[in-house]
Amino acid sequence: MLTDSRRYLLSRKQLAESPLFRGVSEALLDTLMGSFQYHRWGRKEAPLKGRYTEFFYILLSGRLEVVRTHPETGRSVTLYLLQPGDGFDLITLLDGQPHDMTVLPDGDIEVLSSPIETMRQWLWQYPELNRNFMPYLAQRMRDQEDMTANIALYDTVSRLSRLILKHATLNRDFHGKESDAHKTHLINGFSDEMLARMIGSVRQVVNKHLQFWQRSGVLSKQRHSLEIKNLQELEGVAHEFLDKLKKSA
Amino acid sequence: MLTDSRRYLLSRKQLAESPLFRGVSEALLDTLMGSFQYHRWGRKEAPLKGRYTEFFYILLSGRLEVVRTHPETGRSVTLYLLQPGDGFDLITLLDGQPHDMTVLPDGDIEVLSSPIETMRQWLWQYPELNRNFMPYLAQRMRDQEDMTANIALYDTVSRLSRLILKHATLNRDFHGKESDAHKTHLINGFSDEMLARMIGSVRQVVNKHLQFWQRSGVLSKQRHSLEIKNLQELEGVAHEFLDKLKKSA
DNA sequence: CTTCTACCGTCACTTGGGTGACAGACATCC
DNA sequence: GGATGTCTGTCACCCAAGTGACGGTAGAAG
Repeated sequence: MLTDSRRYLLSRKQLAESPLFRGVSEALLDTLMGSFQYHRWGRKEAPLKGRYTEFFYILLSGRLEVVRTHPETGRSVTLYLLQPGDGFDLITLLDGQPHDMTVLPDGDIEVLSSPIETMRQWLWQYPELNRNFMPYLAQRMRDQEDMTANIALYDTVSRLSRLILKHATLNRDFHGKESDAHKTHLINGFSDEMLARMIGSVRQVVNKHLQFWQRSGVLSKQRHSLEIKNLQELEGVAHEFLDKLKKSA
Repeated sequence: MLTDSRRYLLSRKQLAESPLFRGVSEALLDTLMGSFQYHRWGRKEAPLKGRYTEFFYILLSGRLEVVRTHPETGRSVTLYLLQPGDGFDLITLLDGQPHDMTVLPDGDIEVLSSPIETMRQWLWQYPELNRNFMPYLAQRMRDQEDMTANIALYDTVSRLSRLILKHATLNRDFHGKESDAHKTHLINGFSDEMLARMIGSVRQVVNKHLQFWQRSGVLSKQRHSLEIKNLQELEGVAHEFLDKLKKSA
């Protein structure tokens, strides 16, 4: 009982911080909570438990990749990396059709679920929701476009350095610190494999680049974490390196 | 005068066929038309004339690529290929922010424009519009995801054959014919360069594959048009070819 | 404490496909 | 109807980056 009400309050608080529900009135928040259900999924059950044409999910804690996989080779790309507060599946929410993707939780996660039809009604009914939803959608589309353009036009080094830059910056913003060139930035919880999926490449290539940066003193890496010492130099150094290789060869 | 009213009626009819406005009431259609302005853009003026943060545009006739370009190398990828009835820029419509892209008209085009804020209001106010808009958005997102996954996971042959397949099929559906395996399918108006942009590759590579298909008798090509003789065999033949090459080498 | 599993570092090998270049064939525009 | 720009076919060159393989290491699980 106590536990349940604690969890309820926590969930409610987390919901209120989601980019999808930020700033909505207390009253509406209560209405929403009335139809959300709490779930906790282990590392390997998410793909089984989720029914993505029937429910809309909000990620409360943990991290979650939405990937697509090549049926023959088994290679995967990450379409979206969902953080707490993100919702899925947006596309099915919009058109009701099933969506070719695999949900790949990174560790244990907590979600709220609501019947997808209900969610759709809400978006309609409550302008406060719609106001958040539109820009949120736009951001997802931007990310996706960037992905396309990146893979099509840039090499793996650029893509990787940008990915790191992006997450380092996100992290900084998240902690509310000012931009400080000399501070080191931590990125936690990414395996080489995951980084590879996010830039549309493979583990070995990612590792090679990270190793080089490490040797150049731009970052240091341990299992599942990177410490970036010089954000600005990341991409620069990478290309310097390539140029040097060319000349020396 | 007469011309103007003819054009008005034509535009109105074209608008009514757009996936964004299909099935809306006559009354609403009149309201919309009241705020749309007609423009005709020449092959090279579109990027100059468009003010994509202030107006929302509906393509009436012609074709239009939305591309992103690498600033150094000058290579481009096509993010969206807009056909008559499509609207742009969706992303700016959703969040009001400028959008990194270039509009590249393929020949002369006709568009309707409306202040983007007005369009935004409409989507809100009229459920009939919203009902079309959501699935439309979803489709654009699906296309974009497919693009990402394709480039990241498949080789150029697969991507190209799928692109051709897709457009051949679209064409067929458009003309309302039943699926007929022995009928040839025409694809008009695509240069090798354009095909390359659409699969995130370059002209030379596209040409090489098309040549091979031509020699295999699967299709025949002339400047700006492809005639596909055997849809089903397209991808199959391509891979056969590659396998053969490997063995003979 | 030890077994198991997931990650990490590396390396040799291969190749798809991007680059640059050039000549010929079409269209289009004065 | 030449001239100009735009597409096409081709080819030689090269390298970024996938593949497969294997041994090491560090956490997790038992």
